[in-house]
Amino acid sequence: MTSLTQKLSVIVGEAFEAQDLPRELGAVRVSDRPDLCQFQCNGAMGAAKQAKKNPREVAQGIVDVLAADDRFGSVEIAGPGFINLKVSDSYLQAHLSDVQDNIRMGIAMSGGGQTAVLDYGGMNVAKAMHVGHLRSLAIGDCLKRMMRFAGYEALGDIHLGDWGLQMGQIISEFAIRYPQWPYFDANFEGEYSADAPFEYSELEEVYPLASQACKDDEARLELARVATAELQNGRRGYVALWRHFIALSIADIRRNIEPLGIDFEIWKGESDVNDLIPEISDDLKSKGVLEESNGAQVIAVEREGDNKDVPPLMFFKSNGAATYGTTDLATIYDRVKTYPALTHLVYETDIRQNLHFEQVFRAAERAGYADDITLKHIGHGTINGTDGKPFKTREGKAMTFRDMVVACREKADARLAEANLDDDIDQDELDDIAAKVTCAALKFAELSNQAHMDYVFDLDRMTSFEGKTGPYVLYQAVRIQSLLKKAGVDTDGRIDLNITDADRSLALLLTELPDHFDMALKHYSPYVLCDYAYKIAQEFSSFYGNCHILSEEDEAIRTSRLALCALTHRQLVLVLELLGIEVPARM
RNA sequence: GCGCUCGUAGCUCAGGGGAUAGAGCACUGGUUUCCGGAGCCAGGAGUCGGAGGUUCGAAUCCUCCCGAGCGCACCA
Repeated sequence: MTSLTQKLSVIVGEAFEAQDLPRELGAVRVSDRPDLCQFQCNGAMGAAKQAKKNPREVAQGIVDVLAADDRFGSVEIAGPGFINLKVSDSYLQAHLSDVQDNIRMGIAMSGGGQTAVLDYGGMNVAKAMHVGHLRSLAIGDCLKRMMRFAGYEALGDIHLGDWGLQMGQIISEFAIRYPQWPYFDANFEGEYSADAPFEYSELEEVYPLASQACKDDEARLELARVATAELQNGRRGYVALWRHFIALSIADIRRNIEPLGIDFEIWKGESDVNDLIPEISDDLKSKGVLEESNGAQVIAVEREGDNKDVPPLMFFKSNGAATYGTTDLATIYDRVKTYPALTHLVYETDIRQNLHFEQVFRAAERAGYADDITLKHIGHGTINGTDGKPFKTREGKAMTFRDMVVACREKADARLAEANLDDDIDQDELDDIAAKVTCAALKFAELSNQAHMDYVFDLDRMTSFEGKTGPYVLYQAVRIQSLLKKAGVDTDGRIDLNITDADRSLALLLTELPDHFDMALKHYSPYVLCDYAYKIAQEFSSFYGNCHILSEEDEAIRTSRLALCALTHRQLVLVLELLGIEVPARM
């Protein structure tokens, strides 16, 4: 099945065709003027332009065809040539009955048989997660959920930042702190401990110190460079120590993301492609793609018609070392080999990496590594504070991810304490509710903004139960649950609907789901789903506030309204699920 | 210098060729013998950064300008 606007577009398109006009002009969309009509088609004006005719006359020809169709309640011409449409209640009811019956509620399986790898999160070993990671995690996770629902085999890859100079910086810092450790004894031949001799907290603390020290002191930087090279050459002690870094970092990342319902299928890192680099290098050379430039080995990626300078991709630096361009290109090579059905490779990172990914994608194309694969970079902007500048703690430092979650949880706890929840909610359930409200507040605030834009992070606003927030949408979903429970009727199956004036706009809104889903997927835009979820919540709340359902005396209308509530709930839960937000049983 | 993004109500943001530019917050007023009032209903509030242009029609497309942010090979 398809969405209602798609069905209407076919009907109106056929009417255009009957007038020897292109059927695409029959595209129908939800009306901009709900006071006048439910749906509109603007094709008559375009057709008139092409045919040099009077647009109202063209529209009249279409209207004459459609007027007799009992799927429409009214068909009118307005203004310069708008075709204004209302569907008949019987047609609307029949459509929604199909939606009730359909487990996917009309959403198409557009990704069947295709594999997508999504690269998001951007976390690094030994580096504390900060607020910016919320963006990439929430968006990437949502895109994965959408693609999965569309039928893709969608895999999230953390692509951990576990390689490069930072690793040498940390190793050398530990070497200074604990020279007695066997990791630094080149002659040590025993087994290294399976457990790290330090805590994650120390690791996290060491990184910024080491990084700063290397900036301040050339000799210190040289130590880090040497350590990096030795690690990458497989020095036993360094590798063992480095493995501790990774294990502790992954444990910390899991602690941070699990409460938010975020996970990865692939836990590889930059280091995992290290062994592939020689063969890729040979391959690039044999293809004549790799060239020497100022002592470095690069891949030229500028193109004819470029309106800007696109620098070459740095493959080997002049000292022979790999860069993140090297590992990103090698990772494409690896993923394409690993997943034969791969069709989409999606990256969600800070938007400032846009040029880098353009270089990598062009290099992949030149090397022939990603033929017939869609390479897509979704960049996100900065999270700002209420002052409009990049979000910082009161002390002026970057806020850590866990502090942000804790702060949000505290707000959520406070809000819940103000509310009059049921008396029989015990502490475990309260914790569960608070966790879900926190997650909803954070993710909805994040995802309701367009990714490429900067946005203002305002805890008070996003945790509010009023306005366009996660908690408001959850609250409406919970009210429906409560209502359905009280009604105690089975509303899951196909139930004949009786649309009335009081519930028609909610019914119409529920026909829009596939359109919004398709739009969100096509443009990799979770905010479209947030908008729709909010509209459903609002429209339901209005309906709920304006007519009493359980006391409705007309049995057919009561049943119909309960079924509509059930369908509203199904849609809301589905959309929230796609956003990565869970609804508590009550709140 | 070249390029990218943004500029819409007091604030945060939708709308990206079509009708009277929409939401939320804030503000004002109304609303509860009844399904959860964390609700609902109503109201005021906008030279769509500016100037030209294309078009029957521009917040939307084009050009230029102004303002803000960001990026331009050996950090990732």
